[in-house]
Amino acid sequence: MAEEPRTARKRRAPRRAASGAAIKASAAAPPADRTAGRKRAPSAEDTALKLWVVLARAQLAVAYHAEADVARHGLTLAEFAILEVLYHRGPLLLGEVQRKILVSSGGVTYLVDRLAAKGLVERRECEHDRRARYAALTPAGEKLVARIFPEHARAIADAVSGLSKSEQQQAIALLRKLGLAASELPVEKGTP
Amino acid sequence: MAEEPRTARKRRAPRRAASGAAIKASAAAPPADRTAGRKRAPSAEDTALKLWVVLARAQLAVAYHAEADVARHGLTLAEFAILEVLYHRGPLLLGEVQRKILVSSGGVTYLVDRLAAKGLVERRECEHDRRARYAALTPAGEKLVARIFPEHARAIADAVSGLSKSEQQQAIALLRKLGLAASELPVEKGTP
DNA sequence: CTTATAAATCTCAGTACTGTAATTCTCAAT
DNA sequence: ATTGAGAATTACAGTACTGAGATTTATAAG
Repeated sequence: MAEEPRTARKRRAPRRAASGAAIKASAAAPPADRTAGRKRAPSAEDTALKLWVVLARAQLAVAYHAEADVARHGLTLAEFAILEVLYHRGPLLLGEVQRKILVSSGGVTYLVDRLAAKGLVERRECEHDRRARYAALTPAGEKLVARIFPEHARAIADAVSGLSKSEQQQAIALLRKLGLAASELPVEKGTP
Repeated sequence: MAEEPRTARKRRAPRRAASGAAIKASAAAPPADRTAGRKRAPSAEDTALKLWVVLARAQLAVAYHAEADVARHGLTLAEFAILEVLYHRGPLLLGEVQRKILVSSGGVTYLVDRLAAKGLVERRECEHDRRARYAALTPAGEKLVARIFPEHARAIADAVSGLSKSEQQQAIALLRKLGLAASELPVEKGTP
């Protein structure tokens, strides 16, 4: 996954380290406070930036473990996400898959192509709408997910075990609220 | 950024929608509970998976706004992160930049090359170690960051405004703890 | 000095996607 | 029937990186 010798079997996850997927969060240290000696209350922007940074870093750190787990079976997280959603919900239209796992339209095509090449997923036609196609697990795909999903769940549980169960529940509530609000928000575009 | 008509000036951020960067989090619905009628307490794995999903989605939703903001100036988040860290900390060795923004070694080279081509950053040699090089902002780079950083901070503050300030502080504490613990954790490798 | 090991950066082929445009089909309204 | 808007998928070129290895220089040990 990232510049690690292949011989290593256990290694620390990168902290602020050299490997792992790219983070795109700044290490935003708000500019040093010139009113030396006295502590100022953090501004709304300071708090928000801090939140953004720790959010990105936490996601990255957990993603690193999740990726490492699915990589053991030659899968990317996006591929695994497709397998898993088909496993838990049954056959879905490609568009539905796209919305569930949040990739681009081209992305689903590409991913389903690759999973089909591996024999894990197949396309089926939709009777009522000939534009649309279903993605469905093959027996081999079903068998694979049944085998690796529990391991994966354990890997994730491990990755987030720095938080107690009740802390995890608090975090879930906060992050759900945050994510929903941010998704609802209009995006500013334009090139000033 | 994602399958949106370029004419749109304001649009909702994708919720579980068609666009946005890829999420690699499953939409993990834990398998339906067969012990119908009675609610079972969620297992540790259920809670952990839920946390992972909302974490990934929240990060994605906020990243979407952050990306849209820096894209207005023709920058990626990784490029902006470099500009910003150099702005707030002064010239840094490439390796230091790499560790701060968490990209691969090839990534820093690539990113600094591009920022140099845009005239925003320059390489300087290191006197004590001739293997190493500094990255430093040019006057143009400095000027750019000074101008766009406050806007960016406001964009982020907006993106996370679904949470009150005290909720943001709670989230920061939880996410910091989560991120640090996950980074500390050894990564399981091997192909079973 | 010499050799070895390791650090810092760069090179470059490869990858996992994104985003635009094209294709095929549906549905509603003429 | 025809037309036209729009939905679902696919094609494909482009992008922003990653990761393994090469190169150059430093540091330590003999």
